[in-house]
Amino acid sequence: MLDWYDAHARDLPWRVPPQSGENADPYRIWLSEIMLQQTTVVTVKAYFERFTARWPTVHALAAEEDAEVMGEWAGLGYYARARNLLKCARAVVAEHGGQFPQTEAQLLTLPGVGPYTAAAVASIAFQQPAAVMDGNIERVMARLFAVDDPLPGSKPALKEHATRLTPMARSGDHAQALMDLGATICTPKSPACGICPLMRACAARKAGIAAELPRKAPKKPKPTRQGYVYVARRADGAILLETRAEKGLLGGMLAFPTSDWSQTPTEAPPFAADWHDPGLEVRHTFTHFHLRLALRLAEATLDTSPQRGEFMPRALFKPSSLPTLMRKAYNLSETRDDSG
DNA sequence: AATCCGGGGAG
DNA sequence: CTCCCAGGATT
Repeated sequence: MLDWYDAHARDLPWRVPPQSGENADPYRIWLSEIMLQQTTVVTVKAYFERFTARWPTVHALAAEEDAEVMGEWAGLGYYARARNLLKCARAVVAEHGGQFPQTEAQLLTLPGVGPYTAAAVASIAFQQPAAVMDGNIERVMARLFAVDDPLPGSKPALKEHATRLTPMARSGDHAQALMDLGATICTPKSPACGICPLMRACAARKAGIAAELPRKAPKKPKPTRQGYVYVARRADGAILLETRAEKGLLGGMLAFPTSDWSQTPTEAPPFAADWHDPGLEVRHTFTHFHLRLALRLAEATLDTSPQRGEFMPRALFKPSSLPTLMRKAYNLSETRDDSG
């Protein structure tokens, strides 16, 4: 596995080439691993470049305003990660003297750092012999050992296999090799078994069932919720926005006011006005439900005082700092700004 | 153990 | 459109 990695390791912005003699920067490893939770490498790259250009060290990140970090994270999803990212950076500065702790157990105590991230940082940044488990490695183990039981029940067995295979030396490179393998060869669909370095050892390939593994428990259908989203513009171009509550969906993110989201939502405009119905709808799918928000538009005057949110001056408003659902609403409101 | 958290790409 | 992918916190 390590020989294959030395020859085929992907060139990634947070990665130090194998055998280069350089040490990985724990801050960059940690940041990349948080971003890579439930998120693909291709999506993470641009965000990682922007974050590290703007905040090169954990000290710089820890000292930043919440709204700035949340805005930079916008579009990446799972916004609890961004909230915990800041909490973690501040904990590292305040409680660890600005140095990331080096053991799996210590890393596990940090906000937003779970079993995957703790093992990844410990092994990749600190050369500790930790067994990393992510979706890619689960898939590789399921095939290598032909584990036929469905996820998530088979997780403990897969973890045991991965632990046994983890070497004492270069465990970080070993983990990155398995993740690269899962991303490029041992893929979810149509795995390229013919060029796989584990071809001869793979039990699933011998049984001809590689593409069928890992088996998964059936997923439950997503319900549809509905509601209203309110986009208000003032004569001077300012736009009405609010910061959502810390907990819950899109927590801590900039957003347009909305009604509740349910089967039978009730209108809940942020201020009394002649709200116009342009007959447009924002559609978005979250992890566990579909959402349809009917667009409502209004012109505000300079003395309008909304019950929710604040008018943000046009010069300060960046659509890129909105989560995707709200960016869809903004784009929709822009498509018909010519007439009423 | 089950549920809550986005978003993007493939088909 | 409908899948499919991919960790951590909370309860």
